[in-house]
Amino acid sequence: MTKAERTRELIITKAAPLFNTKGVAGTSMNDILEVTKLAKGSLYVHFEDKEDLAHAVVDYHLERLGKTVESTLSKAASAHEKLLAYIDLFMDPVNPLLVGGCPMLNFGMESDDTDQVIRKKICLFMDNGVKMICSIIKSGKDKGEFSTDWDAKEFAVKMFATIEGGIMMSRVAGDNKTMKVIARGLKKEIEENTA
Amino acid sequence: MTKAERTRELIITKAAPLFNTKGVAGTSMNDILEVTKLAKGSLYVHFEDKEDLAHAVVDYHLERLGKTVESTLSKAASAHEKLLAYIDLFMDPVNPLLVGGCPMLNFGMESDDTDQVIRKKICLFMDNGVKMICSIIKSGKDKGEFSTDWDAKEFAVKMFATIEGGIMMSRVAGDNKTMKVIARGLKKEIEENTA
Amino acid sequence: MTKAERTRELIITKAAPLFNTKGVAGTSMNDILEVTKLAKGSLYVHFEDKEDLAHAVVDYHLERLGKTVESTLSKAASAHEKLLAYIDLFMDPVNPLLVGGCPMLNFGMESDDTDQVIRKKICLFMDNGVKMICSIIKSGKDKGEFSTDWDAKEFAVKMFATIEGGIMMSRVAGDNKTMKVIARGLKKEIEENTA
Amino acid sequence: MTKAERTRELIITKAAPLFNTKGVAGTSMNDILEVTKLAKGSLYVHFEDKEDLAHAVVDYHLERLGKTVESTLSKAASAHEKLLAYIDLFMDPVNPLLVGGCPMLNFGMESDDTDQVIRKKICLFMDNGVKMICSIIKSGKDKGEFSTDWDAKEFAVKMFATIEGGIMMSRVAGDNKTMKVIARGLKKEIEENTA
DNA sequence: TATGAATGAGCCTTCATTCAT
DNA sequence: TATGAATGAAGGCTCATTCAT
Repeated sequence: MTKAERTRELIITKAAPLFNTKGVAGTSMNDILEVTKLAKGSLYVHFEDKEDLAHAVVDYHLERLGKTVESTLSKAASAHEKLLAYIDLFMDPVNPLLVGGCPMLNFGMESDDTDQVIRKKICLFMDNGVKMICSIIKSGKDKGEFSTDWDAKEFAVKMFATIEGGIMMSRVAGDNKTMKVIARGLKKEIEENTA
Repeated sequence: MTKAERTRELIITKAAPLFNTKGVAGTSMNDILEVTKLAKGSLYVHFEDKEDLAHAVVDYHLERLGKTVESTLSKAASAHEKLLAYIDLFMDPVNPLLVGGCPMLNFGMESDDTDQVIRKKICLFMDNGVKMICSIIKSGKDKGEFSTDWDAKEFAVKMFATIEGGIMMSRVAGDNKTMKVIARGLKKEIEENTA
Repeated sequence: MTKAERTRELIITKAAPLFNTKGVAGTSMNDILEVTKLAKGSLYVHFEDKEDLAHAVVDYHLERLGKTVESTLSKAASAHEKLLAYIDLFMDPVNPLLVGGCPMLNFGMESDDTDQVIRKKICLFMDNGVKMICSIIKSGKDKGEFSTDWDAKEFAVKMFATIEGGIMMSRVAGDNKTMKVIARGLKKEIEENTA
Repeated sequence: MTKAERTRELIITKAAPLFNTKGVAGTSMNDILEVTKLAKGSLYVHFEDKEDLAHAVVDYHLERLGKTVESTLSKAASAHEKLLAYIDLFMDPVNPLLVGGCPMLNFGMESDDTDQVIRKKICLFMDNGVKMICSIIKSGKDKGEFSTDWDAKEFAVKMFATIEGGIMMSRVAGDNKTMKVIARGLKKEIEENTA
């Protein structure tokens, strides 16, 4: 890793919580200077402009989130356990995996009408997320864990949406009550389709 | 309605789509000047500062949303129909009721870490939304429309969260496919609990 | 006194301490609105503009100061007593006769390069002040209170300047020590010239 | 001297006459931009805000004044000559040492109720000024130039105050007549105490 | 005479960005 | 690669003032 790469990485990791907490528009390049303790011009050695940095930060967040999901699921023995583990990963929106909360919600809601590049990154990531849940269910069906007439696609979409909606509601409420109700409901539905 | 009230209303209604689309941080007072065609100082005759205006705009959005829901539901004959009508109301996130999309998602996600006043406004509004769905289900049970062992609270929370998550996903995707899958799933569950 | 005259008077008396404390440039028309509890336009019914009001306020201050001096001196029996009474009048700059301190210093120092009307008002007032002290000394000489070879003009100027300088120093210091030293010195010189 | 230091110095020296002439409240950052020919943001590279710049400007004025006094007095051979030289330094308030007049009067009278930092800077400077005069007299006594029963402290305070008051009066009058009377008086008193 | 909504110039300051070093 | 001084557009807001009511 060259020095340039290390500095670039430093900027991204320090900027990430800021962008995810205050939004892209709400975060100034100065805010980032402050937390990185870098000099004024240094940011522009590594990033073309604020937009460029914002895109890198979104990538970073999604990558971290993706890796966390992946590593968690890899530890689960069965498809059934994988689904439960996935849900548990998002059970505590008040103390979220990533400072500032779910980047799909944060960047998705800020960018939908303002930054098509970010919007598409998140869109792609969510597609993959749904597909992953889908394939877990399918593999569970193959292995005889789940009833074969369970609609994998529909449940995957619903589970994804419900968790995101639950995260939003819990963060706005400032407590996890909503998330708990939702987790219970999803898990019940999983059990109903478990052979 | 005095002249001042009319101007205040004008500012709010013109500013509302801007704030809901670009966010509070992403909207400048100049942007609002432009759409209202008012002079520089005039904004401050009616609002203390940008924050004050943002709060009024959030109130306006939530009020409009609330009234739309209310008037739609009032036209539905039964509890069963009310639930379906509620879902249908949010079926088209790409062409939303309010320009910019769902204000709960937009302002909720921007404010959760930055503006406690807005956060609380939305929290309260969502609480009421869930309670309303809850009471529709309960009255449906009373009238014999729904099976009595349906968990009203759980379904209300889940339905609310799922719709919000679905709106987010559809807006980020730029199409309503996700929302359709979700609507189908929710309606199926309603049918399963219809006597 | 008509209503208009009463309102005009109200504005002047309420604005006076503000101007004398924060200066003309440092006082806004809004500040004055606040203390008078009048409506926006009302100020301009009675005064052409801020400058016009400032001039009226300066007049008011000088008039009040003049009357206070006059009434104090009128109670003194002899020329000798008058001089001492005059000095005593300015012995407590920390708690001054007029809120904000000596208007000659305040408005004089602000206006000398910026407002010729105010400058001249104060110049005239100071001239009269010096002349008054001068004529007291002269009448004291006539009555045999003071030695006839005392230079009335020189002492009057010096006394006036020293008191003003002492006021400045005491206000900046935030205590009256300097003023006490000065008063003692002036009184000693008066005694030295008392027959 | 780095470039930053040079620019900082440039700003201070160009801003100094403006602040001393029109006051802090009466001088806008734009006024300073104009005389420095710098670009909008540049001021804030070197000063936190207007207040910060104002404080630097006050320091600059007092330093210049202090150095002028010092260098003038250092050229005087005796204590007696030093006192006369000091008085002569302030004999022409209409064409003052520093553009705008005496900074102690100008900033002192503006700040006494509004800016404690400036007030204290001036208070300290005046204290030192009085002390300096005091020590000149004392050393003059030691050397046998002045009569030993002359009250050094009292005269120092009086001389300082009288000169300041005289400056104020002369500037407001727009001519130096008052100052001349005062100088004559002070010098006479010095002679009376000269052995 | 009094009101207060409206005006637009101007306030201080921050913004993202550039560039000579 | 890193620096930090410099830029000027734009930020939110206040200013003195006007005018229809």
